[in-house]
Amino acid sequence: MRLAFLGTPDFAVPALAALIEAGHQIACVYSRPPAPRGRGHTPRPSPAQAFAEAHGLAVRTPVSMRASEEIEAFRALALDAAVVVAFGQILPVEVLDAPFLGSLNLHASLLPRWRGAAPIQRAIMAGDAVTGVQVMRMIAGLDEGPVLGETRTPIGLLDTAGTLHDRLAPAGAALMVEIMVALERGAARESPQAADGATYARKIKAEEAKIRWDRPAEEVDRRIRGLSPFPGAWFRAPSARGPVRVKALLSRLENAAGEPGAVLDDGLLIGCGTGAVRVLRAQREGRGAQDGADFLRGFPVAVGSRVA
RNA sequence: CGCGGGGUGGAGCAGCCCGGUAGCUCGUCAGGCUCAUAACCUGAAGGUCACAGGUUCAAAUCCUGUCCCCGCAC
Repeated sequence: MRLAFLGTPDFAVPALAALIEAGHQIACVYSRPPAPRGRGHTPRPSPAQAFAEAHGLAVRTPVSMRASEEIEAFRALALDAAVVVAFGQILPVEVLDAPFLGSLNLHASLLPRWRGAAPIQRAIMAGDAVTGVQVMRMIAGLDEGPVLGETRTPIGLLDTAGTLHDRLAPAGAALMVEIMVALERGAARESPQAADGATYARKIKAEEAKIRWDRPAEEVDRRIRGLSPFPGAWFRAPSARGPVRVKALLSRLENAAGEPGAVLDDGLLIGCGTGAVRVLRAQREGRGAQDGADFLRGFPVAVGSRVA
């Protein structure tokens, strides 16, 4: 089919790649405009844009899809369908309805749970036992459209937003290709989302990344894994040169107890409000991520000391 | 030119401010101890101190430039 692909972050790339691989004609790739981000304030194109350009696809990066000339340009593409994957911009219905078969969205949760911006992270932070990817038809309401298909995956005790992302992105890509086949044949079935159980996955704020050791261990553990590797839940650890900011990238619940923030053994077991959490992978500022043993070799955290 | 940290034997770090021939934890190899072990003891191998210039009798350490990694902010 003749498609437009709208996507921005890494999550979108496998889907775009799969659609190309499946033989669809990508008339144009839309992505959010390159912004001065990263170190050095260098404007960098989004992963989706970079991938598209590397494959010689036409790319547009409008600041807003609401502009009338942008909508006209989109209509002029004469599309069979539009595929949206983590585009990062609300699309007006004029755009959604422009393609002959409408616009489909790949979303990383089991709707209506976790509508919105950060479904992968929120699912882990909430302690969900299962999540997945779904393809839905886009309508005016945010992530409220009928669902055409899904792939589920359990959330393990050692899953992080990163591992889950890496599982869901390819699963979603395959699902999207599958649905496109059905759509093309007129065999796609749509079922409305459940009326109950809607939750919203609001964007991750910087202050959420600060670990609060006075919270229950379950919550601390989920926060660590839900925010790993980005932005990374962090705490401060004492050192000879003063407190050092340390990101906890992976953790595990442990059957132990101690004062919140107290270091309970020589393996990064930290007491919480109730229970304790063992930090399995960490990264201090200026350094790379390391497993617990390697981290401790270069940065000893003494039993009985306290982190904050 | 947004702010800042870092590149030292296989891994993780110290040393750099106050130049003077490289240290620690771990791993590897050999031997020992032990019923046994990821434990313990002894010994060994392994490094052009990111790269290129400069200053100096002498540079991991001071100066200049380049490359790469990371944290914050965004």
